[in-house]
Amino acid sequence: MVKKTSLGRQKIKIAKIEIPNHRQVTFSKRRSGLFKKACELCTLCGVEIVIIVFSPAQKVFSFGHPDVESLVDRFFRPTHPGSSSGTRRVLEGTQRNTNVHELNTQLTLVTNLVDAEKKRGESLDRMREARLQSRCWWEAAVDKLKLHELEQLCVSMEELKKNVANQASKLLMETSNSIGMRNSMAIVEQFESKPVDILGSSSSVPSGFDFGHGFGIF
Amino acid sequence: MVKKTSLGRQKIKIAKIEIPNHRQVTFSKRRSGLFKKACELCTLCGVEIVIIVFSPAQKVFSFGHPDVESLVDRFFRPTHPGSSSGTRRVLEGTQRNTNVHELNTQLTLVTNLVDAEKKRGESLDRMREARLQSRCWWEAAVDKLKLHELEQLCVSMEELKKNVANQASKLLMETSNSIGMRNSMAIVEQFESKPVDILGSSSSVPSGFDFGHGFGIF
DNA sequence: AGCTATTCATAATT
DNA sequence: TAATTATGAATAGCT
Repeated sequence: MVKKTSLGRQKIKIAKIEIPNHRQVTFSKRRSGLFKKACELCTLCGVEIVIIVFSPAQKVFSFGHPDVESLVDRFFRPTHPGSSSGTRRVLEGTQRNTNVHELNTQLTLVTNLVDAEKKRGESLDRMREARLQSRCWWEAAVDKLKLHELEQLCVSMEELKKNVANQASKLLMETSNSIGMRNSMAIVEQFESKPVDILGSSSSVPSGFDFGHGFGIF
Repeated sequence: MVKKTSLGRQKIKIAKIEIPNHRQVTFSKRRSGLFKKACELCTLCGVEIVIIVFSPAQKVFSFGHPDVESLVDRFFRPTHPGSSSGTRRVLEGTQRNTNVHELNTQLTLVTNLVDAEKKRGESLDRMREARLQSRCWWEAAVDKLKLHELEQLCVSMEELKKNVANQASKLLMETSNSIGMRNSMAIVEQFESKPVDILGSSSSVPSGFDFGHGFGIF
């Protein structure tokens, strides 16, 4: 007999979750889901995205590719992109986070390593399976296929290495020369905004959604 | 008999979609998906969200609840609307500890993954080796050569990984005595860019994602 | 934080 | 372009 350990995902109504703890968990999960989706959209389609989220307690979460400030800047000043002094200030400030910066870079590198190792493992798996199926005279053919796979793998690993090198040098440039930084990953520290009672704390009473821009095909 | 009318959704790599038409379709679908998710997050958790998307052709799509402008305004001027010093304050607030802690956690996790994958690969290698010994010498030679190259790569990657680990622990020690902070997500993913020259725009030269703010439990 | 059963999103195809 | 469908991903409820 199979005992169900959980009911699994259940359908929910899209309405405010009243239980604070539950709401917090959902917020956390969905926020990361949202950022992940944004990330993927950036990569898949080569677009630039900013997301800013204010929690009811006025904590701020943001995602930005390539960075929040320049995009917001462009949004409000489409004719003078990237020329505001505000942007520059922000970017300079970001340099203080070199440590976090570096950790991020390293994390990226290691993540890539994982992917590479996984690919290698998978390739080896395929090879093994192929071999198990192979007998006598067609072993040669199978091995050729394998060789091809190996070469593929080598190529992608070489690319990986280049990417790593690129990122490293890029990072080096960024951190040793704060101005002119543009396409960078940047962890910006959080600001603690006061619990300003905005509009009589109406912040948790959503009433409308502003799908401001959005038209056409690209 | 059941004839499958389609393969259904297939797994895709998160890398730039090179076929323009395909990319456009994906962009359209995923953008609306993203906005829908944002919408739900607003409603479920009572948070406020802004999303701004720039397509490569600089078309702008935005989502905002309750509206884009006030949120962006608050983002840059958390304490005194109308003052331009807000930006600086944003950066001076500090979250580094948790960022570092979180990053280190992730780094550890991912490093373990590397090890696991590596071990798996090695065991597969050994199995493979055993099989190869019972076969033609030249096949074995070719395979060994490739294997050797792969191992070279792995060695250099291993060194890289150690570097990362060292830096991380060093960093942890440096920052572990700072002011208390919270969590943050900050995985920066690699971006594969290609010179898509649309309107001579340079927007397709991104290299990083900025998970700028993000912290805390509400 | 992890897990699993489900619902939901969406890649491929028509 | 829009609709369909079957698979891949996200996540609600629990631990």
